[in-house]
Amino acid sequence: MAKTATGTQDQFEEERRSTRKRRAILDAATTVFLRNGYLGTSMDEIASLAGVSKQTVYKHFADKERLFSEIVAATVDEIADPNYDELLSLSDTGDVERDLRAFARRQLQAVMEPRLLQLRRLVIGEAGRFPQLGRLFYERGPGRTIDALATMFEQLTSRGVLELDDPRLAAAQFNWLVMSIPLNQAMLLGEDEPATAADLKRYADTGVRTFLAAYRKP
Amino acid sequence: MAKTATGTQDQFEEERRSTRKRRAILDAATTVFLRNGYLGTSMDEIASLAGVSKQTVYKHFADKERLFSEIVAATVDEIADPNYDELLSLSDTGDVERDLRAFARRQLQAVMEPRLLQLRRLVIGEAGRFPQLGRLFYERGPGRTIDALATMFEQLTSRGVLELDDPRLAAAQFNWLVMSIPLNQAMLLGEDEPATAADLKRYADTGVRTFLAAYRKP
Amino acid sequence: MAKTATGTQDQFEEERRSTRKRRAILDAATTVFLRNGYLGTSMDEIASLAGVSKQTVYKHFADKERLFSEIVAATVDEIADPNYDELLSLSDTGDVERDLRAFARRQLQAVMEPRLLQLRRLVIGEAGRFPQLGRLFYERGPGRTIDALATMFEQLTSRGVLELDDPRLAAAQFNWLVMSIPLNQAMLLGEDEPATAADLKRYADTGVRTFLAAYRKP
Amino acid sequence: MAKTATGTQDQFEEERRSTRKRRAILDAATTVFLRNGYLGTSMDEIASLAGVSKQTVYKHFADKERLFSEIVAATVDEIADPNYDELLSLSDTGDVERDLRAFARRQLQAVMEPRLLQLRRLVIGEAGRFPQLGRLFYERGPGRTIDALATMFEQLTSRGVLELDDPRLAAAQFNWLVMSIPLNQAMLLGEDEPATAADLKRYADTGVRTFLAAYRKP
DNA sequence: CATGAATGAGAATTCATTCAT
DNA sequence: TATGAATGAATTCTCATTCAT
Repeated sequence: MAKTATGTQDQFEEERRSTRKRRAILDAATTVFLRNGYLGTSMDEIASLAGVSKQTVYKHFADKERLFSEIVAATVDEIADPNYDELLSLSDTGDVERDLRAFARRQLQAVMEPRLLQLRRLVIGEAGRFPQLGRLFYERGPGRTIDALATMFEQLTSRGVLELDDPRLAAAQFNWLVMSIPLNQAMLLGEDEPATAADLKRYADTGVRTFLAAYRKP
Repeated sequence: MAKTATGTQDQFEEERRSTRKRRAILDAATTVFLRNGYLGTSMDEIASLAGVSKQTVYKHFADKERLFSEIVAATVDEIADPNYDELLSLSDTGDVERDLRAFARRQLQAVMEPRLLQLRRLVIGEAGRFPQLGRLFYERGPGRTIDALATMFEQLTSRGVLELDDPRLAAAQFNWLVMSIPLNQAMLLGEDEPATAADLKRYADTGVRTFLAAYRKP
Repeated sequence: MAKTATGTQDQFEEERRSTRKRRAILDAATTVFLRNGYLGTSMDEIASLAGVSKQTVYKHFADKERLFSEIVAATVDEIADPNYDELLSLSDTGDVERDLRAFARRQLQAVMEPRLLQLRRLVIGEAGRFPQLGRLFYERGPGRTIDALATMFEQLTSRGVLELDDPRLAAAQFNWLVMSIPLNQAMLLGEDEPATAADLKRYADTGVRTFLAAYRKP
Repeated sequence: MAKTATGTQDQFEEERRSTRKRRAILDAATTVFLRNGYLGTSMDEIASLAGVSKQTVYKHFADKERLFSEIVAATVDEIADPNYDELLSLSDTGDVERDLRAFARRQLQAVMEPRLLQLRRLVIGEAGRFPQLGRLFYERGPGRTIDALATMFEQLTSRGVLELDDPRLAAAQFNWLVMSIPLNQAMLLGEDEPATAADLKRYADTGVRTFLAAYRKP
């Protein structure tokens, strides 16, 4: 009986160890892939950073492509998930400008996370090799944000706060009005002189201002 | 005399041949790098597509990095140059909306050229390895467009057509209002279902409309 | 318990195997480098002679330079070590000539070992590329011998056997009086007609004779 | 007639140009081979340093081995020739020590010429690949010097100045007594801290002193 | 099950030598 | 005749993946 119990415990032990190793591999892979890209990363590098043997990596992930896809998907989810909830919780103080500002600032800050910027570069750079990852990124990222905004704008329109006839288009315009300037700079100019938090606030606020100047019901 | 002439001609011949080969290598490299990325491209591939020996490639370009940098710089220039002149030639019919639309449509179409989209992906994807190329792309691309727009908007403001206090900011907003939607889709969703010419027109026009709704002097 | 023991044994097994492979690589590298020089030797050659894959070579030695340095250093040590002890054990029979002869013969024979001759050629030939190896060879080889001789001569002088005022200089002269003739012939004329053991004895003996003719206290 | 004359002149012109190019190639090859060794030198390097095309190199020298052999032979001769005459002109002032000193100093200085040191390293390092070059170097270098010394010592013996029964052996001992210390240091320790002219004089003088202490007729 | 080794190929780069113009 | 290009192989080093222990 004791023996069986021990056996079971060992199994648990092992399962947990296996899970831990899987985690370590994923973390290592994420770090290295984000830094060096798909082709620039070797399985050796991942294994050694994860502190496991290469064989163990292959035990958990069939091949490099699969591992890459998984870490990208996981990183996309990891970053997108919490934000989505915040998104829905758009405050409603009666002051649209204030509410949209709060939203825009939060959103822009999230999008400008260094890790997410790196992921975006990676996904764009590998779009040829992994088209489905681009789609995934778009859907969980800009797509989702724009969807949520569209819903919000529809409500604000029916409440007579905004005046617009294509909520999805307006949502997309809002999104990029807020994000495009710093985002494109980050994509192309790198993060050597990154936008400061104050900069981001300014970009968010002026984006909101222009949006409302065009779409607020007079 | 005839002999001398022949000698000279031979020299010319050879010079032209050398130049032709160089051209062939650059073309091949551009094709392959754009398609497969920096690491995904082999010098063998380039040489064979150019129809020259690897040796000849190395005689013209010291190494892969140099060749890559050159083709990116050349492609950036090649695409940016003609557009810049058109940019300045913003027609002035007295109808701002019409003028800006024409400009926006032209610009958006240029930016959405498949070749340029590929180049943008490449530059973003290799930003880690070749930061100077990102900077180059930004300066010759979005940076230049925004500069030109800023100048134009300043003039329109002093002529009482627009009302804005930060021409550069307005220029950037205009630029991304027009481009962001299809550009981001292209970056992430690929070109399997590319935006049609009609789509682009719509994006350009609605971008202009929103911009003017916010910035046109009442 | 049995399991653990097996595990431990496996580990030992593997450790020993790894060590064995390392040894095989070093041996193969020594053979090939000594025969063909640094540039004349390919890593493929070493791997195949060692009976391991190239990968394994690179797992043990970061690159060709490192491998080369290691085998040279190891070979220098391997040859120098035992001799040095013998050196100090200069017999003292009261008959200086006899003692020095024994020493000279032993030393000359060691220096004229084919393997050491090859190493000397290699080190001299690569002195431009690997200056530190030349220094190493000198210090462990001639330098050490001369140091030991200097000490001995100092003692012999204070015992009134020799008469000299610069022991290091005398030591160097002794060393090269004994070695230079066959050594330089070996360096330049190769080993097609190598000096016989009898030749070496003669060179050692006449070297000693000349040395004593100059330095023995009358 | 004029035409023929011109033709002849052209031929002369061309012959001279060809000779000049040959010279340029030899010089370039000598420089590069001495610096980088046989395998470390490429035909491209030689051609470009000589300012001619590779084809021209091959027109003058069948292949790399031949070119190498020629430059080594030429350099050996170039250095050995003048010295040999000086050698024979051993002054005879009646003071053997003085005469031998003058000789030793001159000889040692010649041998320690950086160019000759490099050549010696090269020849030793390539002894495996080019045994005949080692032999050549020995014969034109140490061999010739020792021969000359042997003749001199024979005469000095018959004149009752020296007392020795094997002139060749004594000559070899003299030669290496004078040269070995700085020469071996140069071979193995390089020329970063080269022996000064004063050092060389000292080595020459003490070599002569020891030699005479052993061989001068009392 | 996990470690080191092996495989087999492919990368960039260089070379000696020959062709074609 | 002399130049640039081509050839064809070799070099160092790396990689993704698979065995064997």
